[in-house]
Amino acid sequence: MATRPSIFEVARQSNCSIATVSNVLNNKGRVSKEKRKKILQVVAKLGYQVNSVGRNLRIRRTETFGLLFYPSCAEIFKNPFYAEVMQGLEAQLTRVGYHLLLAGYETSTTNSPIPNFLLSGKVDGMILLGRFPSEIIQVFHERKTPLLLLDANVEWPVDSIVSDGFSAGLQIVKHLADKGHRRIVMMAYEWEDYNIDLRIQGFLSGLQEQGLPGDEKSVIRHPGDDQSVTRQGTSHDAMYQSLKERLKGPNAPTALVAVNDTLAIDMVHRLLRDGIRVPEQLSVVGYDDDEMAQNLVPALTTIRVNKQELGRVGAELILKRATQPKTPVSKLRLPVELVERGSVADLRR
Amino acid sequence: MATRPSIFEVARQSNCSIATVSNVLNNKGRVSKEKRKKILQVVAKLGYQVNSVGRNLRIRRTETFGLLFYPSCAEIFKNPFYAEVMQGLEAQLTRVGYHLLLAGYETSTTNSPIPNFLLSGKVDGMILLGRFPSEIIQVFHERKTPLLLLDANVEWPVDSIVSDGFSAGLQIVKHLADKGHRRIVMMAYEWEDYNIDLRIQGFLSGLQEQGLPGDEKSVIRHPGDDQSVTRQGTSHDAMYQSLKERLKGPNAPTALVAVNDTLAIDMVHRLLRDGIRVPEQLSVVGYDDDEMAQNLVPALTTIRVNKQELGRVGAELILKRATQPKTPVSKLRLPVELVERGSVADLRR
DNA sequence: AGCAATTGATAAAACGTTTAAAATATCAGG
DNA sequence: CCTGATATTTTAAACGTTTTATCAATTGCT
Repeated sequence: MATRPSIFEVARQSNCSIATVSNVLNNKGRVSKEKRKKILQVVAKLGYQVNSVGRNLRIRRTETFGLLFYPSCAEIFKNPFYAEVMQGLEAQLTRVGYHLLLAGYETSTTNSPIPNFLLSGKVDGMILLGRFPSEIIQVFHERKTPLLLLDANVEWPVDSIVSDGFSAGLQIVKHLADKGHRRIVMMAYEWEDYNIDLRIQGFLSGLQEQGLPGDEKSVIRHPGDDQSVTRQGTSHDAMYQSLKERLKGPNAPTALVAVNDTLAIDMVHRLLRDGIRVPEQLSVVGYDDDEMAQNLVPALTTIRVNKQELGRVGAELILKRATQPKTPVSKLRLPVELVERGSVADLRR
Repeated sequence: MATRPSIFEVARQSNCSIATVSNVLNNKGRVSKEKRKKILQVVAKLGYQVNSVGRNLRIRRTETFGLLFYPSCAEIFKNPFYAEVMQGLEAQLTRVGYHLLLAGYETSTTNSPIPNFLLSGKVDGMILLGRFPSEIIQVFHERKTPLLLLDANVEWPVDSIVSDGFSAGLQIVKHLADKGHRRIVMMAYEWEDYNIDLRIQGFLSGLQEQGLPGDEKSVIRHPGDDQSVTRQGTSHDAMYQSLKERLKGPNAPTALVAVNDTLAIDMVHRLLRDGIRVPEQLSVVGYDDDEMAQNLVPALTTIRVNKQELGRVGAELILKRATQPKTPVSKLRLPVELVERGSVADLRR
């Protein structure tokens, strides 16, 4: 474990001062052709690499963001949606020399509600991934640290980016209406969540736009266990019961819009198991375009979210915020598109 | 964004030197009762938190490890197995004040085969997660940086921890033999992978131990697309064909041991689809105890790996390596247990 | 040639800590 | 009251950079 050469060693072997070496390395100041060449030679020979810690101390930035998961690493990691988001986020950040420091909220905050690495200045800002309670978001907001809500939003002026669930609602209803559907019902979790609300609003506006009947009864919601999305527990049961109830009536819906693919796929499985044919008896539309959506039989018509792009744009948002604090707050909605597969029936024929 | 108070400010308001403040904060040296009390008061009043960057520069450690994914973040994140491992790893590290810096191999290494944050001293060591090509592992090994192979192993003296696939093989075969099975076949990917080899060796030793016939024909392997585990592509097809071929013969196996749950579950689905009853006609055993294993019908008998523990112990390994470099290399196997569910038939009745 | 402007290089300070060594204060024993 | 021992505190260096201000050398212009 030979100790790495410092900038002093480079300067010594180049017969110049460390300031000149630094200038060459950072393309600043003015340095003569010969000196520059000599220095670069020595750098190459020694395999010199700048020491980030010294650098960070001086420039008062760490070029690192904290990535915080709620409630824990495992809960977030298990969701394949976030895997892609992470990929886009990480790729874009490393492209500009930034890094990600990782933590689950529950483990990183024993004394203070704020993770230790933020308090101790190891990061330049925080990226929040997951369904954080708004009290927690507030704590960060008050601290005035660069902050990004990724795939989430909140009423206060905090940078955020979500997929455009509103536009999705319009697109879905238009698609269904075009296929002759007139009685459409949506299904969503009862949780307080910006994305859910957005998608419901889009759905209801879509109904209005297409001149279809719609009221609070058009959305099936059930208070579930307020746990991770991966746990398809009692709330799915309850929602399915409501759906079946609805299907019995004389004005049974012909199409179901699920708030995400996990829910949609589970419902399709339950329907098929009960002998209700999809899409012939009930069409189903999802949201997210998870990998499983294609493998479902019938393949799921759903809303495609460019998850990597979500991460990529998120990265740019927080970079901007961290480097130019005066930038006005951005609340972005990433455009989405409907991808048509086999789970929607055409009623016009 | 008021600038945070430094140790100087604390010292000034406590009428003492920064050395004394530092001593109090780190419980070193000898400080009088009164001074200590006064200093702690000021610290509390100012909300002072040590600046990690300054500290890290001085102590020449960052108290951070790099967590490297291969090939990319998304590929690893998508695997729920790693989600739990990560959880255990992160929890244990934060418990002792350490952190994780994150990167996908493909994105973090554009010029050099070594990620930038390691070269620039942002981390004290590297944790490798995923099926890294051994050439890459070699590069790290030669660099003599603290290194941990998590859920992987290699011939060189590098700390590593895997689940005990060998013991698993013995347990599985014993379990099957106890239930009256005598013709057992295993199925695994063709990839070069330590875990796969270990599990196969355990399986073959198990056959021997139980006095059952076994040779190279007892293991169905197929060269698949050398891609992520989540992609159940052509290799599954080929392996299933081989299996069906084997089932036709007069000496058809009565039990199948799959190298992991993903493979096991996919095979069960294919078998059921073809009208072959599980476990009546063919018993199936998996490995990993993924979440899906319980939901399968029939529920999958498999090997339970304590994934969080895998991460936890891994954390301790690399901590030890980083703080006491002379420690002899550890190659650990985490004990596993067979969990009996419904996918193995009892042939004795 | 003399003066101003430009270019090239450097010294030194600063970033926020920890820690070894030095300095000072306190105390007990003769 | 002096001496040596011990307890407490401080000084100053070091960690590896970046950057400002300064200095020296070169060039352009009259």
